[in-house]
Amino acid sequence: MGKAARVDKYAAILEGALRTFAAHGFHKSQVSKIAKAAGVADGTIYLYFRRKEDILIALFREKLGALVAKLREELSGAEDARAGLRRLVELHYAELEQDVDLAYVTQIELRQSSLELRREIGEALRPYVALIEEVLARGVAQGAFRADLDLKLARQLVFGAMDETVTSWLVSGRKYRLSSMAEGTAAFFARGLGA
Amino acid sequence: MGKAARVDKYAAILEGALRTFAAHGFHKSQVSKIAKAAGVADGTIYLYFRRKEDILIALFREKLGALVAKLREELSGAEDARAGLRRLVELHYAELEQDVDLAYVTQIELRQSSLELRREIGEALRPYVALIEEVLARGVAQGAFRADLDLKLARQLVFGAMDETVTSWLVSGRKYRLSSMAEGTAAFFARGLGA
Amino acid sequence: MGKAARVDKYAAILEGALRTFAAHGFHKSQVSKIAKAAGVADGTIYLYFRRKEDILIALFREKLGALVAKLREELSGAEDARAGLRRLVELHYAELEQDVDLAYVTQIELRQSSLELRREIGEALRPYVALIEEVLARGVAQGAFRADLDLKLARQLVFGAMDETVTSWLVSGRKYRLSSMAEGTAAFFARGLGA
Amino acid sequence: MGKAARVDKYAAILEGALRTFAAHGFHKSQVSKIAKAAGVADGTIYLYFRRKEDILIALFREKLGALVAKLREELSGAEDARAGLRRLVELHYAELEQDVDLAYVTQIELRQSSLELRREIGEALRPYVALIEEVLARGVAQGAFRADLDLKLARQLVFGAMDETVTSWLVSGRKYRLSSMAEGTAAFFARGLGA
DNA sequence: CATGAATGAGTATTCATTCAT
DNA sequence: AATGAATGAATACTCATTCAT
Repeated sequence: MGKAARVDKYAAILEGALRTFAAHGFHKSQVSKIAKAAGVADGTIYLYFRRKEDILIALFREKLGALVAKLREELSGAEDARAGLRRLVELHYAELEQDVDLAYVTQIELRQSSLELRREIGEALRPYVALIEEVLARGVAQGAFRADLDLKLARQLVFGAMDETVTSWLVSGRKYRLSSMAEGTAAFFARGLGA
Repeated sequence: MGKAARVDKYAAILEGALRTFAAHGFHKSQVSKIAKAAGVADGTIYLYFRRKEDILIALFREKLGALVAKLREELSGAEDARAGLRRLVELHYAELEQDVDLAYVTQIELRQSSLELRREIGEALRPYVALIEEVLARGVAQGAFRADLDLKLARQLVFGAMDETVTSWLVSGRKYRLSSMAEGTAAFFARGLGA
Repeated sequence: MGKAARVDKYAAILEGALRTFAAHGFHKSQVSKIAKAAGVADGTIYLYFRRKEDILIALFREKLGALVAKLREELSGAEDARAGLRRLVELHYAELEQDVDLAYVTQIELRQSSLELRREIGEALRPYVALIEEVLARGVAQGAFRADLDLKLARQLVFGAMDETVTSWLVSGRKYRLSSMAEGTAAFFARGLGA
Repeated sequence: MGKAARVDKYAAILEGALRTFAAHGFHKSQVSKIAKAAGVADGTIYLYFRRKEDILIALFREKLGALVAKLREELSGAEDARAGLRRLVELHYAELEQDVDLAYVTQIELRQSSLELRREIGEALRPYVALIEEVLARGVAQGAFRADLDLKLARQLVFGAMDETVTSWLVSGRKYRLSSMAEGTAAFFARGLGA
């Protein structure tokens, strides 16, 4: 099989898994169900992933990587850390709002995992958390954010606040626009961190 | 069996479950293991709880209720909403820091539940969230917090920020004092919400 | 459940397993098939046996124990070691001829097991091998068998010869009477070992 | 591919299989593991063998054929059946002692097979059993062995006795020299069969 | 009320074999 | 002839829940 075919099948499995996880949840997504959704045989999945859980991790890593890349690109030219943080909130909300399957997997399914798996998830999350910290650090350097900021604590507060907002939106049944929360969130952060 | 005995066994099961969940996690805490820890027969548990998951919920409801009661008492006389919010953060962190078993169950085990269960958890969490919202509303009325505050969003941001801070502390291996984060967190909130 | 019921279910499982193993072989005897034959639920089997393989071992141990007990009783009064050895051969053949299911399990299924299991089988076989050796030793003491006999080798030769005879009879499709081989076998042993 | 190459690959697979079986046992010797040991692709094996089990049989047939050929040569000139039988025992033990891999495959792995496979093994074993019977028949003709010998039974006793001795040696961890058992074994046979 | 023996549904993973290239 | 990616059948065991005692 050529390299293209390999990539195709890998992608097809991820895609099938995302749809299956979002529809039935991780625990009720039998491997054979995922395989059917991906259009491959059960055994084929194990040529690309070692365990069922690895699909979940790969999915998360893939999507988060794309988000981080997009954010880095958008924020690269940004002089203003305050504007950068606002943009980060906007994109975080926008991405999850426009890909509800991903949102479910990220906010609901991914949390239901074993402690062992959670460590790997934490690992995968690191680039995003690092990005947040960079923005905060730049803001401190620019004098936009308080000089005595505990960066580690601040990034936790920022990430936790956004995360809860997304989960609440999902659990509410998505009765309102998540992106409409961006302005209030960003304003809260700007004041909370501001010099 | 008299009422006292009923209460005793109910409490014994909750106590046994808390120890078992904290030691082995929810999924690895078989009903028979909980029963042994509580000193009752397996079947007895089903005289007090309909499903295994209900023990988890009852546990959460019980502990959270106590926290809310304590907070209400402490905050009842508080004129100053800003000081009240600070006290809320302090107590939230202090309670979980001094009861690590509870912290594990709350932050790790409780999340590993099905969507259905999560709705019940949300339900149980409501009194606490309502309390936060009350404090915020009082702050707005006092002119301490911004008048144009979106109370619903604000309570999510506040709860999410604290929640993530607690989880990070746990996952880090509790290498630092959680309560030492209270001041920074409260300051962040005060500025973020301040008029 | 009373003690009698416990014993009944244990025995029922062994009985069901013997029939199932003999009919389909160990590997094709799914646990659920055994359970059905025994008239119990699948899970019940695991209240009495730790692993499927343990049923096989228990079965072998049980039957062999009975054979050894019977032999010991018969041979207890026997003054003559030569006659004792003949009786041992007769009973060995007679028992397996009259319980073909047991013969299949013993000669065919039991051999298909993992190395680990084979060790346990060897362990279970020890009382029988010890019995053979006792008879041989008595014969030497009586002067009926050669004084320079290597007892360990001799018991292997005796057991191996009988074992192969039984297996050949089974593989042949039981076209002749196994017990009709006893005289020739015993005569071979008597001469081979004789002083 | 030329005939020589065909033979080479066939031999390479047998060789790889022997090493793999001896190292991991038949059941843990995946086809892909054998293929790697033989230096061919998985699929290639199925150009030379119909089923995995056929490799085991071919291996046995090959090795046993060589033993039979060697024995026939050695015994061709032997006038004396008694000496011939002794030589047969010596070679049986010597061959398996000097090729432990073969011994494991023959005595342990080969037994772990299905009834169907065991029939094919019996088939493959036939030339060896026939050779034993020839030696016994010659002995009867020479007057060295009893005239009323049941040849079929006798060959089973002889083969079974040797077989068990080899297996016991293996299971014991090869703590002694197998060939040192040859004399005792041959003496036992000579007396047991003797006129 | 309490017990604990009995129940039986539910599934990830391996690996011999095939077949398109 | 050779390859190796793809296939898909096959199954022991756990454990939440029930119910006869």
